Amino acid sequence: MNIQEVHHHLKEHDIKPSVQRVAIMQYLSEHLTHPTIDQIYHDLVPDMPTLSKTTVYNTLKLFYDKKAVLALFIDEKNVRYDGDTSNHAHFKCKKCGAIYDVPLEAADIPSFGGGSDLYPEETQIYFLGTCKKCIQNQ
Amino acid sequence: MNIQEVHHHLKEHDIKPSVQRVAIMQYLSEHLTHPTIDQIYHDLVPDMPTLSKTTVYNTLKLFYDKKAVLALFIDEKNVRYDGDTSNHAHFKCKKCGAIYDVPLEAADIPSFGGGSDLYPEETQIYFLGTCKKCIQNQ
DNA sequence: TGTAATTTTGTAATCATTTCAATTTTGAAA
DNA sequence: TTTCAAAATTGAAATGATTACAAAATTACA
Repeated sequence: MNIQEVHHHLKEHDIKPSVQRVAIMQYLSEHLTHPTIDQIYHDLVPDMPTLSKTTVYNTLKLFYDKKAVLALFIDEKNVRYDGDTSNHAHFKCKKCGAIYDVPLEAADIPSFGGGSDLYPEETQIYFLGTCKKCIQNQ
Repeated sequence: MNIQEVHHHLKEHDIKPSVQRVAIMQYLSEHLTHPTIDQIYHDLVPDMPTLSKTTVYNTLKLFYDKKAVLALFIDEKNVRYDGDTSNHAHFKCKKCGAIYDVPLEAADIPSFGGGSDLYPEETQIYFLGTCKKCIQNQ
């Protein structure tokens, strides 16, 4: 996304486009690698020397609350963020930790069977296993 | 599960039934509340004063590796453990943090669409939203 | 019984995340 | 343009879950 597109995307989600927020959202739109907070911070700080890691935390929490990004809990150590909010699942290799996108047909998304006392907003689908590289390296 | 059943269950998963392992697995079979490490430790330590929290960590890692329990990453703060390894999904209330079981028909489990380079062993399905109590309390 | 392998334990270290108060920036009103 | 309050950012310190590690205890078996 270019800067105008990022501004528009943020405004659509009720987020005021500060310099930091625009930079972080643009980064996410260009790095669909499910980065951690730390990766985002370390990649952005050379061009934004005053950036604080707390701001990265604050900003991604805001984006997630406003549903402008996905937060993935697939890894027990770090939360991963995904700028692609379309319907898809994720695969984590338990050996090397790599996270892959997994396409999902709309029909594959399970319907919520939890009864009327729970109001879901969000569905997360994770597959865990081993990737080809790690199987070959054994 | 009684002690014999726990022994049998552990052996089925290639786990040697030490006193600590039996106690932890029995606890999990009786508390299907998705407890954290801390909850398990604090509930068991009064009757096992020498129990170490490290042992609880080691043991649950072993159980998970041997697929004798489920590990849930639905909460970004703590890993939750589930002694019920049958097919079901989970719901987390974003307001109060409560975690509920969600029944799933086998037909509802999405088929893996990730291609032949990834070998899934495990599928996790999370719904996130708000529970009735929290909606009423607003 | 002796001995090696396995398991458990407790302490210390690590590291992601949160808290919080101070500073800076923004935006609207005068 | 200046003023001022609200919002956002910052950095340091605290928190808290998890891991590393080496010593002690237990187990299994020759």
